[in-house]
Order: sequence, then structure tokens, then C-alpha cells
Amino acid sequence: MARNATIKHVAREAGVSVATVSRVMNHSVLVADGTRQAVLDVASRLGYRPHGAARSLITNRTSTLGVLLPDLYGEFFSEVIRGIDQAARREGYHVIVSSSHSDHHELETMLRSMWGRVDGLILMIPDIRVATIASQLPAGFPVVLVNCAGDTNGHDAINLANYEGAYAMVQHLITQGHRRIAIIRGADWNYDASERLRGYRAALRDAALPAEPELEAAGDFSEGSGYEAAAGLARLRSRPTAIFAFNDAMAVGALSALREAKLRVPEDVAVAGFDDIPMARYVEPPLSSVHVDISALGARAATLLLGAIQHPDGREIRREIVPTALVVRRSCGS
Amino acid sequence: MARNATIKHVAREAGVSVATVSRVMNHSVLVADGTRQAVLDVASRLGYRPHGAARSLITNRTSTLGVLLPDLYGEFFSEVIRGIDQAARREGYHVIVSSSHSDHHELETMLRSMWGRVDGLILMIPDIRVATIASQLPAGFPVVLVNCAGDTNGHDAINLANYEGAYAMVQHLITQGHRRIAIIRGADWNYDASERLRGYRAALRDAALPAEPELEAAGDFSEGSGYEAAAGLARLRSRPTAIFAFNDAMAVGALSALREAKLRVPEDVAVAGFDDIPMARYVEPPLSSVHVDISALGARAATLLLGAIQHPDGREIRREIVPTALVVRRSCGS
DNA sequence: TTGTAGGCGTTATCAA
DNA sequence: TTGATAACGCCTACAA
Repeated sequence: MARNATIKHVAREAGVSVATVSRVMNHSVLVADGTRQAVLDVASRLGYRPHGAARSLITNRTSTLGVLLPDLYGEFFSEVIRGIDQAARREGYHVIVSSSHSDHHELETMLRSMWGRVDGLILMIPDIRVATIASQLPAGFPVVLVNCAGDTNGHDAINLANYEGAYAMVQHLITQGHRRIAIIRGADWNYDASERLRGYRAALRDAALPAEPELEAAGDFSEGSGYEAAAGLARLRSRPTAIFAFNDAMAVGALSALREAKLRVPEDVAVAGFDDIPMARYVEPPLSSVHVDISALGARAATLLLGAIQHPDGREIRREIVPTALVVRRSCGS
Repeated sequence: MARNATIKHVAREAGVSVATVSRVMNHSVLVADGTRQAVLDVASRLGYRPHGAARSLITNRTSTLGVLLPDLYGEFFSEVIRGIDQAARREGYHVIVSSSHSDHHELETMLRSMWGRVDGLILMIPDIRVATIASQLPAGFPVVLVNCAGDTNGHDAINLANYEGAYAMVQHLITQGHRRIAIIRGADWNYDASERLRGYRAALRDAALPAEPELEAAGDFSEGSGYEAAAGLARLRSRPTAIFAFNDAMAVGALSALREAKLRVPEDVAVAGFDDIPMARYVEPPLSSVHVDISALGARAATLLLGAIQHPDGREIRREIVPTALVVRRSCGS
């Protein structure tokens, strides 16, 4: 890499000390206007850029937030990153993202290598098998946990109103007269999915409806798994009258499967999803869903983290719930 | 932030010099097994983590790639990041992302602040109004341009086969007997969109079909703009028999609009998109599209960049085209 | 096999 | 208003 000009080169060329150049670059007022202009001219001519790492070393700030996500697949995570990036940028922070930390060891390695490169971390770990990693973070290091199960161990935390959202959707379906309401679940180890499952079962129980294992189809949040699950449900001798997929991607897959099975939505089977991704209103029929403001979730996490970074002590631990909202469209017979 | 243990603390506690600790942490062979174990024990006990910034400063490597994207909205960019992240991680690199650099100045500021924090840059700048930024990068700094218009200025570059993909789709529609083929364009300043437009017009010309301005509807790559555009096309006194949206999101919006206009797809109007996002096969009817392996595009960009970083000189400039493939589904009458 | 010491590029603390 | 100079935490000759 072509060696760039350093502060020393600028200082020599401008005939001043490095301290003066530093002051100019940091907009200190303790510089004569003439000197300032001379330094700026030289800096510009030499194409000088302050070196980020050197700066971080002495200031002990990186102006960077670290973000660990379970995956980067689909519109959901893209929205989360967007929210984080926007909030971070507003405060002059960069965002470093990393994903798919399947096991404890890999996750830990990643956290280690981020030390000294980020001022704080946003950890989104819906996998309840590795969520315990949060307890091993250096004490006092700013961290915000997103959609993590269990103890926050003194860190700020944000969660979706998964339980409430699922409960509301199922309750709505019951109100519509449905008695056999099937679901398409997420992976067993997924915290969000398990909370939605809790909401589903609670709503059934509160309506005195029986929980039937055959109505709880497996899924993994992908379109394909929704397709398979719905195809299976359509073949049941005692078919459900409604299918609640635990995310929209699976709901879209389900719509496709039901169409192939010659079942009409919502006349024969009502369908609902979770997340309310932008595409939900454009599929046929438009999809009922539990709306989540995903980018707001990301933005809120970033804002909390920036608060923790900028006010290291004296803060109380925040534990927030991002609300969800029922969006009823034609797929469940509005 | 709780001050973490440094290499000095470990050295003192283990009764060795900092050089020895450094050797242990960097897996140097020049350490006695007993010493190594003792140092590792102390390091682990103290929770020692090498400081990234300090390391970068002396080694002149950050193990981080910088990625500048135009936006973080939708499945497309999420896939790009996924591809980049996977390729980077395999080589032990981090990824720092940033988006939405609307104007020249903002972009430049971002590039400045990344100096010393990344070993190279992936720049995705489809906006032809700011693509010239590439010419202002420090010479010799590893950069890969993705979907950028114009001169690569000595940098590696990757582009999609936009022209070829659009040409092939339009040619296919013509083969199917269509004579009035409308399009839903992207923004005027979008390079990908302008290339697709070129492909469309060339295909018409080669088939001796006239180019009609009223068939070239405006769009901005969002579902909503596709909806509006298709609604307008449906109202034309001389209606097109096919609509080719320049991305899938707009095609999905178009399907929705045609449905409301009581037009059958593909019987009354054929529809096609571009990108072939995962959802394309699940909409009704399944959407014909120009397939792009988006994450492969990202992965390839990362691989090129890593090559440039690891072999700074003696490399010849690479200029690659990522191919597209026609995927014909029911929406255009397969 | 280990230790000493210099330096990476910057900011902060003193004096001047 | 400016300039020396000591950090920041780490790596790497060179010496022992």
C-alpha cells in the first residue's frame, strides 16, 4: 500500500510542530488563523488523512459499534442493520457487522478480535444455546442485548413483544370463528420462535381450546420450510381452518403450497404471518401479519448503546420491549 | 469502560518480558512450552485481549474490509453483505459497512474516516452522479468497484451482466409473441437501471420493434413504485401485453396492481422481474426473472479485494462480469 | 529461549 | 499561540 502522508510530513512541510497540526485537525481554537490555513493547505496538498488506529490508541475511542447477528439472510436482518447504521451515523459512528456464529467458541473468538476495534457491542443472539455468552463479557464494557433469552447480566436489553404479538394474532383468529388454528414454528432453539409459541398456546388455553401437536408444524423461518409445512397441514384428515406462520417468509411459502393444494385463502384456510415485511401487502392475497418496526428496533439498540458509551457510569440498566401491532389484511378474511 | 489488562500486566504477572507474551499470543515457535503455558494461564486469568488498534498501528494491518453501499434497503443488499462477510470471515477479516452516501461530500468524509481502520474498500456506487469519487482514492490503496459506472481508474471492478440479462429477457418475451413490451425503469441516475434500459432497447431494435416512450414507465426499485407504474400502464388505451420490471420488488408491486385492474397474469399481461430474489418463486403467479447470484457477487468482490491486499504489487487489474440467467416461470406464460 | 529497546501515528501535558 | 515530549499497547529487530 502506498505509504500515506503522516502528521509529521505535514508538520515539516508546513514548518510547524506536529502538535499544531494535530490541533488544526481537531478544530482546536488555540491556533492562529494564518497557521491554520497554512496547515490545511499543506494537508490537502499532501492528501493527509489522520490514521484511525493511531487515534484510537491514544484517545481510547474507536467511533465504531460492533454488531453480532445470527445470520444475514432475508429482509429482517437487512432492516436491523439499516436502523443501526442510521442511528450510529448520526453520531459519527461506524458499524462493524458479523454474522452466523453458530457455536460458543466461534462467537467468543469473534468477540475477542473485536476488542480495541469497537466502543461497544450490539449482540443479537436468538439462539438460546449460546446466549450465555453474554455473561462472559468484560464487566463495564457497553453492551446491548437484542432478542436474547435469559439473564441480561447487568446489560441493557431490547426484546420484541413476541409473546404479545402472537397472542393477539391467535386471539383475533379465534374471534373470527376459527377453532383449529395451526402454526408453523421456528427452530426449537430460537428464542423469538419459542416466545411466539408461548403466545399461541396461551391464547388457545385462554379460549379453552385444546392444543393439538399435529397442528404445530416445524419450520425454520425460510420460505421453503413454510411451503413444506403448509403442504403437510393441508393433507391432514382434520384440516386446520387457519395457519399462523411464525414469520412472513414462511407464510408466503404457505400461500404457495395452499394454492397448489387447490385451497382458497382465506375461504378454505386463513393465513397469517409475523414481521410484516414490506412485501406482505403485495402478495396474493395480501398477508395479515404481526407488524414489527424492525429498523426501529435496530435504531433503538444503537441509541441505547451510544448512551452507554457516552455516559459510562451512573446509568441504570435499561430493559425495553419493542411493541408489535396486529395488521389484518385479506389473507385471514378481513 | 473498565480498563482491561494489557500485555504489560500479563508480562509482570507471569514473570516474563512483554516480548515473550507477544510471542505466545502470536503463536511464535520461539517459546519454551513451559513458558507458553504459564503465560497463557495468566492471560486467561486476567482476561487479557490484545488491543486491536495498537496492533494495527504497528503491523499496519487492520484485518478489516470497508464496504460502502448505496442503501441497505431490501433483500438485495442484505445478500451482498452476506456474501462479503462469508468470504471475509474465511480469511479472518472483519467487515465494516456503511450506506446511503447521497452526495459527493458525505461520501468523501466517510472515506476519510475509514483511513487506518480498513485494509481495503469495496465500493458499490450505482449512482453515476457520484461514481467519480473512485478517481480520488489514494493510489495503491486496495479497492474493488462494484456496479460502478465509468472508468475504473486502475482499480479492480465487478459488474453485473445487466445489459445481457435485460436483453435476454426481452428477447424471450418477443419470442413468445409479445410486440408491446413495457418496462418499469429504475432511477435515471442508477447505473444498473441504465444498463438494463440499454439491453431492453437493443433487444427491441434487433427485433425491428419500435421504442415507444409511453411504454417506459418510471420506477425507483421499490414495490410501491412498481405498483404505481403498472397501474398506469394498465390504463393505456393501447395496453402492453408484457411488463418487464427492472427489479423483482417492482414486479411484485406490478402483480398487485394488475390484479386490482382485473387483468390476468400471464393471460392478459405477462410480467417479468430482475434479480430473482428468493420470494420470486412463491408469489402468484411465480415470477419470471433475470437471476443474479447476489451473494456470489459480494463474495467475489471480497475475494478480489483480499487478493489485492495480500499481494499488493505485481497484480494485474481485474475486471469481471457476473453473469445473469433467464429464469422463466408462470408469470410470463411458461 | 528470552529480554531490551525503538517505533508505529496520534493526542495530551507541560513549558515556553 | 506554539513546541517538545511522553504516553497509548503492541510487535520486532537485535542482543544476550
